[in-house]
Amino acid sequence: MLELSYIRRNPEEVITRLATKNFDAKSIIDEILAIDEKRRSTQTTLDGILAQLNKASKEIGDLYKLGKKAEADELKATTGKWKEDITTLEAEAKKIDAELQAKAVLMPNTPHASVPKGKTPEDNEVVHTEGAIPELGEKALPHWELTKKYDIIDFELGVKITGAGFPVYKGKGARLQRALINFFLDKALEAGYIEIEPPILINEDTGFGTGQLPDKEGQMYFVGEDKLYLIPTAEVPITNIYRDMLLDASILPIKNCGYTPCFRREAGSYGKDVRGLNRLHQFDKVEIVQIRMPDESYKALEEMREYVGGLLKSLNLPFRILRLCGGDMSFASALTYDFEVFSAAQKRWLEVSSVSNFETFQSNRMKLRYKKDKDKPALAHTLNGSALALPRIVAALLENNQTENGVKIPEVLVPYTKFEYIS
RNA sequence: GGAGAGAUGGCAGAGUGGUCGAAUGCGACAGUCUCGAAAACUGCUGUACCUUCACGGGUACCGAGGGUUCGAAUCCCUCUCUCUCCGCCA
Repeated sequence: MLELSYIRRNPEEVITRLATKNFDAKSIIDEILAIDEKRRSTQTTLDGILAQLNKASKEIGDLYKLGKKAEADELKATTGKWKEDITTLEAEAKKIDAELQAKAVLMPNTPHASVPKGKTPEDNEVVHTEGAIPELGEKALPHWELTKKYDIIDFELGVKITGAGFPVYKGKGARLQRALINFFLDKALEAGYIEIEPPILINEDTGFGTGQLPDKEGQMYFVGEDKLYLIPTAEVPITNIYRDMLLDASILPIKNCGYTPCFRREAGSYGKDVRGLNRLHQFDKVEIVQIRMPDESYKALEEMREYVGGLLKSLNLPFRILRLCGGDMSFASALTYDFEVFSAAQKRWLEVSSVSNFETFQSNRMKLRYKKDKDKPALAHTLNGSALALPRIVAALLENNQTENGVKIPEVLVPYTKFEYIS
């Protein structure tokens, strides 16, 4: 949620910047400013009447104490009309606040100046490419064939147990999952992230804090009986740890990492995109989250970008980094880098990480603030990134490293898998 | 699932319907003392919104939402959450 004070001071700037996200903000800003005007005048009037009432109440108390009952009763009789006004004005103020909130929540975050204009993924800007694309022979298999050949991931069995998009990992497949999770967590620890194991079910307030609710409700699994949602990413519970907090600046930056399963309904996405590991309803991911002072959040974003790139390099996967265009960015993000690895048998780029700076968009919803010395409390900046999401990494590892002797495990992972080949 | 207790400022913990934004202690901050520190002493110490060029002034907030009252942390109702005991259980 954008800060109202920012919209009020720079309406033109907000309109210009949101145009990059193909969002026409003109009319909604006019509405917001008009409601805000009304809100302030209502409150000024209301506060004035309340002040009068408070003053009279105090006098009545004093008069009773002095035994001047008649005078007190007389004064008491005059308060009736104020109370009526108070009731109406309070109801009005409440309605106005709700209207304002309802409008404010509809506005996406303003993109950073470096975000390219554009509507579709084709308009994303490739900012970095690294690693050689392997030459596979004629007989190269896509990962869904390899998983079957070596019996390491069973998609049909998942259908039996749960449904499509919930694979069962078996034997070396399961061990590879565990190895990757541990490898990613160890790397994050080395980079100074504190590990968190959060709940994977969240309540409504938490979903609102990071921006999943109310508009992306349909993307999350919902446990109706307890009104809880399954997390789509660890970002949600980890960032919300700091909801409604006033942090002392001395404890910033906060750097957290965490492994969780992630659950996504992926309503409405069918077709060849969903083959094999490309798109699942449940998958494993290690996430990194940072809480930063505003003046260093972009430095932190670059640091996270470096970090994620380093992970992919160590796994020897060819990858590219995209700066997402306005049209492809998420609602809440100000700047997002996507990481894509090349999956050599499918001959496709697969998104394995998304690293974003949300500036104050999430912290404003969450009331996540910091206080530096004697300064007034201010909203902190939140950032997060996948480091990394497993399934597509596994897809690329299987396809790119397939040999006649089986799939070769990257060197850095062998201490974790304790085997060198899947065969 | 059953029974009971509770929710107050950064933390701990008082609070009679009016002088309670709230005692007291701890912590934090500033000062005195000291070469410096500790101790001691003194002072100060919430957030949000409105208003003012500013100094300042006003309003709200004692889990949340309603109600009674001229006036509610205090009385009434509803809800949420936490804790303890019992049952069940990885």
